[in-house]
Amino acid sequence: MKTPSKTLKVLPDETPENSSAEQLIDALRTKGFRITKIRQAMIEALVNASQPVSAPQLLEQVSQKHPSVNKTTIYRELDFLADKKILSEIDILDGMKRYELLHPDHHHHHLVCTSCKDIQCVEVPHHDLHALEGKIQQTHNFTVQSHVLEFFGLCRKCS
Amino acid sequence: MKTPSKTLKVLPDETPENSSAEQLIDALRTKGFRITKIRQAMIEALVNASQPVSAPQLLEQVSQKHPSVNKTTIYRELDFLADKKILSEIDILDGMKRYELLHPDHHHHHLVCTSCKDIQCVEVPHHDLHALEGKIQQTHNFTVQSHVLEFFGLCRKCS
DNA sequence: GGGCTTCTTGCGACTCATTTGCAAAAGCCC
DNA sequence: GGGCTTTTGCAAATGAGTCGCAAGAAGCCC
Repeated sequence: MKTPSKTLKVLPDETPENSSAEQLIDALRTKGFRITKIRQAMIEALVNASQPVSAPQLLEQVSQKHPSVNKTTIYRELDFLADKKILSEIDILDGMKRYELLHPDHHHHHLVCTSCKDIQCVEVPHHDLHALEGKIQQTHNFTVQSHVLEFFGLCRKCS
Repeated sequence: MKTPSKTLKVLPDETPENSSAEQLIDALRTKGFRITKIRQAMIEALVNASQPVSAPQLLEQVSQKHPSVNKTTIYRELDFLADKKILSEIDILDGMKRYELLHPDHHHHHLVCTSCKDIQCVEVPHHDLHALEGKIQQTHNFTVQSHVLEFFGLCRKCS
């Protein structure tokens, strides 16, 4: 059941996660994309994920509510969501891509524990990298479009 | 041409590549590892490579001299050489690892052309990253052991 | 509610990098 | 040359990611 959006809103407290999933879903709906059960479940799973997730992980998670989901669907949906700038891909060098929600105003990097595979986020002062990219552009005649910067090491528990 | 380092050296001119391969091979032999034809061919191929190479590429190249090499051997040898710190792995996000000689005193990064897949090397001022790693160490309780920093974009020809 | 159009999904088969177990072959040392 | 150990080839398996196609659902109009 949904309350009208503009007029008074008497909803009980929502977790930030749920509202975020709903916001994303509404935005997609507004743009004319269909909201299917799988799409919804995937967005929720991604919103609730505490770490970047891989396609196989997502498949397993979505399978719990929708036992017949196919991995092809998961991959296609991940592509779709990445294309719509809802997800970003990250690579922790273990042979498969992972995905996390993309926060448009906040580009960050990761600390990957080589022992327990835990992934934390780090903010890296952006102007540093920007300056570097500018220099590269000039000295190497190379138009930088994006970069990958990840740190590997031991987290608190494993060190 | 190289001047004799200590005692007189009457070898004919060598390409830097060959001497580098020989040095690596000698070092391995000294440490007690066997020098097989495949190992030798792989080291030579890697020394002569102008860009980081993938296992399939290496397989093809080594196959020219040793038609019966098996891909398993290539993978095992790459692991061996990486373990011995002769090679470093790099990942340009195209689904397979690539390898290049590791120069112990010179850590560099790459400019990967997303159009033609050409890979250039860039030196990134090391103190910048070092300072950053130190900060991360403190603020995140994370022991940084290594990092990956690669730039993606368009090379001169493709831009 | 029904029907229509188009977007999504499931299925099955496939590609391709990488891995594994095992037995045969090749290095190296004496 | 003999023997011990490391490497290698082979064959089969694993696992992520992809493709084509036909069936199934969303959204929409009536």
